[in-house]
Amino acid sequence: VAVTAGTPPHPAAPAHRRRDAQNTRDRLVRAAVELFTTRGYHGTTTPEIARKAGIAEGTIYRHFSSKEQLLNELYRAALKLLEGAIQDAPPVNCRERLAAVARAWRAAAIRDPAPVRMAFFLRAEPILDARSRDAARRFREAVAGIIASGKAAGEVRAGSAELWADVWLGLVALVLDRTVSGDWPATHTAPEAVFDAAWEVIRDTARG
Amino acid sequence: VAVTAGTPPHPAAPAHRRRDAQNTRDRLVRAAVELFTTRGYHGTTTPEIARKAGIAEGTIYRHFSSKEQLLNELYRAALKLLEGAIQDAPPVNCRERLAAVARAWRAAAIRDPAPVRMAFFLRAEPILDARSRDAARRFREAVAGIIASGKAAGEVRAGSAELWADVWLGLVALVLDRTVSGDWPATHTAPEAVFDAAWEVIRDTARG
Amino acid sequence: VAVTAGTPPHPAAPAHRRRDAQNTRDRLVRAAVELFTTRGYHGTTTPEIARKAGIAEGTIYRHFSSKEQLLNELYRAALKLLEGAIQDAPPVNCRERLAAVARAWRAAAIRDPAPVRMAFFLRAEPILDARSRDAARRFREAVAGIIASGKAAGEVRAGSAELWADVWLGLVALVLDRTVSGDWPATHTAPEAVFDAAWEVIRDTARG
Amino acid sequence: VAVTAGTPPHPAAPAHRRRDAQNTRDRLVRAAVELFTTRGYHGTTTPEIARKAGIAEGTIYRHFSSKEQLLNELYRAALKLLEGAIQDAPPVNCRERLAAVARAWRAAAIRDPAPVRMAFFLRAEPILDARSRDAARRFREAVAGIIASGKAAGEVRAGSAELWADVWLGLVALVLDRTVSGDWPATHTAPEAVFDAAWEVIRDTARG
DNA sequence: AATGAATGAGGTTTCATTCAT
DNA sequence: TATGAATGAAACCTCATTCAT
Repeated sequence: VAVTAGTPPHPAAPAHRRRDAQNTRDRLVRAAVELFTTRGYHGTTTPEIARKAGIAEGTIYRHFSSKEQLLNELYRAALKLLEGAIQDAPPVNCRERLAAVARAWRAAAIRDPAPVRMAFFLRAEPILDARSRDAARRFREAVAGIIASGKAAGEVRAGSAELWADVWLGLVALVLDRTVSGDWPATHTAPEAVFDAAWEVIRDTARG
Repeated sequence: VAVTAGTPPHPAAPAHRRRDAQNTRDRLVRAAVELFTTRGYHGTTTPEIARKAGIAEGTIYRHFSSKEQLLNELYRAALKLLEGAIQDAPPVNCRERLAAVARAWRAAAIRDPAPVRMAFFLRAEPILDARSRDAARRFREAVAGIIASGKAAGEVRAGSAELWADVWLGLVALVLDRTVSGDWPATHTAPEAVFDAAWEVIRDTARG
Repeated sequence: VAVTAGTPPHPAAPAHRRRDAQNTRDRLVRAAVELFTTRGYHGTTTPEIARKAGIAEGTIYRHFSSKEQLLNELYRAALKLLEGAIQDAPPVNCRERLAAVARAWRAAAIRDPAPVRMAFFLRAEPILDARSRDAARRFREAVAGIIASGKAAGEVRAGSAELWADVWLGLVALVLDRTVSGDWPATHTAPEAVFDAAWEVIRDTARG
Repeated sequence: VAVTAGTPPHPAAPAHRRRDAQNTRDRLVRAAVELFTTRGYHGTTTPEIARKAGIAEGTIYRHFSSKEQLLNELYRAALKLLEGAIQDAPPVNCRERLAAVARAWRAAAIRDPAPVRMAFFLRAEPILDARSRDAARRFREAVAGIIASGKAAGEVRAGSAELWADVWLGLVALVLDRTVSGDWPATHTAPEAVFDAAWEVIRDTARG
């Protein structure tokens, strides 16, 4: 699934037109994600985005009202995509759910690195708007929620669920970083090792 | 120790002059680190640096030949400072050495967050020059070296020492992030918990 | 013919657009030539050019990639224009050809002083790029070529054709200087006197 | 003779001090002339002058009140030096006097190109102050004076003496240009040929 | 919907000049 | 006398954004 954030400008336009528009927007979005995640927000310029997308500079502003809004839309779309994996995880137990989420994210990173990059590796220069910061908070809460329920079930060690969520996310981010950078292709074994390790850190060792 | 990178422009200047120059340079360096680490390289402007440092904009260029060189000097100075903690760690065993390094870094982060921020939280937009990338590589190798020797001694689990170094660094970075942001003051207990967890992840569980 | 150097940025733009663009570019070019030739390259600033052209400063850089490229384009366009007069001169004999060239240049200087100023009175601070220096060399060679053929025909005195070309050019430049400065309007008689003198200097006195 | 313009700051200083000061000033003056004549006034920067002279930037302002005054002092000193040759020329007849002047200038250009460059090849960006423009006018009048007396004696052709002065100066400048650039060393024969030609142009051909 | 020329604010950097030492 | 750190104005240039087409 691509990170085609927001709504297309004219949903009611005839199909062949919409196709083109969608193309334009798609290329714009892809180019923007690529650049934002590799050079940062301030390191990315609108001329660059337009050139890489093969569109005119002015066209950016037919789809997004500003560079800032462009970034924020992309960011939220990315988070939403990754949150899907959290909701889709089978509600068996904490360990299985986290494992399923981690694997789903890695699979997504292999299919299309863009949203993973947006969600995980956008250095938070203070550009995210209120809605985006909310979305980010909810995202971390979703992970913390899984861990909290694991704690309630005695699976997770003592300590703040938020803390263990960040620990777990930190290690998963490491895997995703190697994945999107191409260092760890689909067949590599290290990801499972690190995912296991991530669980080891936060599980209740006193128990099983 | 402050992050006073590079050599002063005029090492042979009389003492009373050097004092002043050092003052100016110090204020410049402090302001730059603060801004670079909170807003990123491209998000920081030279007028801002000058204003925060209380100096004229042109003065920046008496001390550093460009904004880019300024960043790189600061970055390398920060790495060098943190590498000191690695060399100073008592060579007893892997676990103790890592613990000593982690604690030293956290102590440094409490005393003066600047170099820790530079070394850990500068999202590497492609600005680092060759020397800086070398320095970064050597830094990670120094950590990996400790872990490799631990592996040789049977303390560390199987797998690439570089990988476990990154895992360990990732978790330590999490602690340092909370530390420099002020969330975890000196008396907080979470750091030790996470440091322990970081060791748990990479130690050889089969052993003792 | 105006000194509209280089190619317009978007040759395929619709006519009504090109008209406007050409207008902007023309005003830019005219202002730049005027200033470069009166104050020199370094004595001319981009704000001044923009102000005189009645455009925004940034607009300069939509038409030329740098101030330096602007100067070089103008310089080469000016040379090309003046070279036209050399090619158009009737190939009767050396004397007539030189006279025709000199008169054509003076006529051009009266119609539009800009290119003449660019070609003759741009103090060559080392700004001219390789292409421009090539063009300048070819320009002098074209004049020297006429004189060399005159020498072959026994019309010109002994000595290097390049030398006599420079002598002749020096005297013609003097006329053009007075012409563009307005001292010698179209009806003035001095130019013909100096042109005659210029020929006297280089002709073979032993002969006719 | 060097172009040591103006008066030394402290003429009454003890000899060993004055020697040093003179040295400093000399090096400053030499560096400035070299740079002004090769890169133009605006193309020359005070840091460059200081570096080439091997002195500190601030030192420039102990000897000259501004970059502009520095240029003007050097310019007038150069003119004064060259005017010396005019006064020293033996008052026999126009032809001999001009020849003597031309040869003296060329000799000066070989000994020390600096003042010749200043006087002849400083593109008059509008930097010269009133005194310098006066000096330049007097300089040209001195040459025109020789020619006017030649006209009175029937040696020089009809037409404005000022015009023939400029013509003659133009051709002499050509020789000096080749001389200071090193193309025509002391033994070269072309200078005499061009000097002769310069006289041919302006002499009264009707006579003998 | 898309274009791209035009804009002007603001970016990094250099410069002529001052002044405490 | 000479220094050179410091200055702030201004240089060249880029950018995000607008708008006529």
